[in-house]
Amino acid sequence: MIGSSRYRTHTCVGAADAVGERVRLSGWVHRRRDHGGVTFIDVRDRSGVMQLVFHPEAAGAIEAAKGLHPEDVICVEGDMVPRDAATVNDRLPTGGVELRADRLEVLTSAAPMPFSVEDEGAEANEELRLTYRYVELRREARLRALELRGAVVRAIRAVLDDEGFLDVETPMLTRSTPEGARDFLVPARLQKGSWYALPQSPQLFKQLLMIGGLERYYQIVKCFRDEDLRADRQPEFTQVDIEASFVEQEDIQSLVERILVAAFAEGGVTLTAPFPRMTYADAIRRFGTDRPDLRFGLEIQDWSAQAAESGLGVFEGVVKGGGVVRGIVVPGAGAGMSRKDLDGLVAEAQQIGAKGLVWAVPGEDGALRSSVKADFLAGLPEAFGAAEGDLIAVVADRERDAQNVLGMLRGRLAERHGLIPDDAWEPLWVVGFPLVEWNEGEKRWDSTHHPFTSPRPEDVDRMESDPGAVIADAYDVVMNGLELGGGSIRINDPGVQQRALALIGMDADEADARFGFLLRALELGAPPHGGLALGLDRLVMLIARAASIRDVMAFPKTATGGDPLTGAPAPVDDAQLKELGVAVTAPPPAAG
RNA sequence: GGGGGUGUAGCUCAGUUUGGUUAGAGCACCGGACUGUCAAUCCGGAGGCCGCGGGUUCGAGCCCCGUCACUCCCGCCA
Repeated sequence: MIGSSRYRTHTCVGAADAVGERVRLSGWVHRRRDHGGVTFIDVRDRSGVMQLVFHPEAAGAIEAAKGLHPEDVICVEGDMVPRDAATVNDRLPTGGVELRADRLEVLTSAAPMPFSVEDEGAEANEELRLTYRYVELRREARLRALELRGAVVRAIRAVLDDEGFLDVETPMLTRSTPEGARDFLVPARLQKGSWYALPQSPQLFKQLLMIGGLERYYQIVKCFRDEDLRADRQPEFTQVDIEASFVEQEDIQSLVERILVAAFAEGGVTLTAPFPRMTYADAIRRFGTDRPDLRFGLEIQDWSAQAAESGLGVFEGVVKGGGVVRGIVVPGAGAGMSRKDLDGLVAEAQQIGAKGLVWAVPGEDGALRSSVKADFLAGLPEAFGAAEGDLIAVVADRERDAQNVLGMLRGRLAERHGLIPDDAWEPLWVVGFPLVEWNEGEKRWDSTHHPFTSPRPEDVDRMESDPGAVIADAYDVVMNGLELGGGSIRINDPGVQQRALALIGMDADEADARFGFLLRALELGAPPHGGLALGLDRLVMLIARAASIRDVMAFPKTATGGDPLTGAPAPVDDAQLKELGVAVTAPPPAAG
C-alpha cells in the first residue's frame, strides 16, 4: 500500500484480515456511539468502514474519542480482534472484527457538516451538494460511481492499446467552426480581436492525424458545446475519440462492440456482439427517433388509409394534405386512466409539438371510450391490435411531426406505465443516415452528421442531382434509447469534400477560408479513414444505472451552466478585459 | 425562448386544504446520564428574513402579481 506507516498500516476494510496484529488506521469519523463507559467509533476511508472500540482502560484515548465529531480526521492504533459472536454485525463487510483502540490522534477536527455524509438516504438538494461537492464525494454512492468510471476508462484503454491505437493529444485552443453547436470562445491576447474556440470534438485534428500516417488514434478527451443542459448533457463532457486508416464501417463497428462489451462488463452487464443493425429509415418509421429504445415494443402503426375514410374532418384533412394518421398502443395503460389523465396526455402531446391527440380505450363488448365520437374510430382497435384496457394514442400531422411526437410519447408512456424491464440492455447500430437534411427555416441543406462524412460510394454521383437521397457512410451506436456515440467513414477525396461543402451552402472561397487547411491536406495523400466518438459520461451513467450524467462526474455544472463550488462563471476585472481587448456590453450580473 | 416541479431551522421534511394565539418533528449542534453499540438510547438546551420584492386583508408561511435559484422536459445540442 502506498502511504507512510506513520498514518496507517492497513485500509479500514483491509485491516479485517489482520486479526491478532497491531494495526494503525487513518480516516474520517463516520459515526460515534458513546455508552459512557465503552465508546464506539466507525472510522471510514475510501475502502469502507471499520468499528473502533474504546474501553475505559485505554486511558487518554477514550477521553479523546468521546470528543470526536462526524468527519474529524483521525489516526488510531490498536489490536485487531474478532468480535464476540453476539456482537457480530452481518450488514457490514468488516462486521466480524473490530479494532480495540488504545491510541487516538486527531489529525484535523471538522466543523459541523453542511449535510450528513453518513445518511445517504437523506439527499440534500443538489445545489448544496455541488457547493460542498468534496463532502458529497465521501459518500459511498459518489465514490463508487467515480471508481466505476475509472474502471471503465481502464477497460476501454486496454482494448484500444491492445489493438495498437496510439493515444495522441490535440489542441484545446483551436479555431471556431460555424457548423454544429455554439462554441465556447477564448480571446487571443497576442492577436487582439481574434478568438480561439474550445473544441466541440477533435474531428479535424484526428483526420489530420490519419493524413499524418498515425493509422490508429484514440484520445479520451474533454469537449465543449455551449448549448442548454439536460440530465444527460453538460457543457464540458468527455469523448472516447477514435479514428483509424484503411478501414470500413464494419471494422469500426466491431472495434466499438469490443470496447462496449469490455466497458459494460465492468458494471456486471454481459453484452453480446455483434449488435443488431437498423437503418435510419426503419428507426424513424417504427420508433419515431434515430435512437430507438428496444427494451419495449409500442411500435408506431399507420392508420392513414382508414382515417381518410373515417368521416372525421381533422383526419381526412390531414391525409388529403399529404400528412399521416399514426398511433401507438400502450398495453393496459388506458384502464386506470381518468378523463383528467387522458386530457393531461393531450396537453403533454401538445407541449411536445403535436397539434392534437386522439385517444381511445377499448372497453367491454367492443365499446370504445375515446376523445372523439367512437364512430370515427371504427376498426381502429382491431387494426392496431389493441385489447380491452389498452391505451391507443393517435396523432394526425405531417409525417415528420407525427413520428417525432409519437416517438417521444412512446418512451414517456412506456416509462410511466412500467413497461420497461429492469436491467435490460438493448444495444443497436443505426446505419444508413441521409448525408444531408433540408433545413426549412434556413432554406438550405444541413449535414446530418458533419460535413466530412463520406457519402456511400454508389451515391456520390447524386450529391448534386438528388442530395436528399444520398446515404452517408455513417453509423450511431445506441443503448436503451440513448445515443452512446456516432461516427462515419470520412471523405478522403478533396474534390468530393469540396462538393460536400458546396452542398451545405459553402462556396469555394468560404470553404477555402474555413477549411482550406483540410482541403490542402486531402490533396497531399489522405488514406481512406473513419472513426467514431463515444460519450464517456453517458456510457458510465448507463453502466452505473445513474439518473443523471452529473452523478458520474466529480465536479459537474448546474442546469444554468454554473459551478456552485467555485462560483464560475463570474465577471472579471476591467484590467483583464482591457488586456484582452474585450469590451462587455451585457449588464453586470445581479449580485447574489 | 417555452412548459412542469421544488424552495419553511445547518440537513431532511410536516404545517398551505378552509388566512387567525408563541411555525413543529427527526438528524446535526451545545450541556448532562449511560460499559457492547452498530440509525445506540435517555434527559435538557439553543437554533427560523417560511427564497426575495410587491399587493390584498384588521391579520399572510398559507391568497394574488412579479422575481431569483435549483430541477425535469420541449426548442437547441453537425
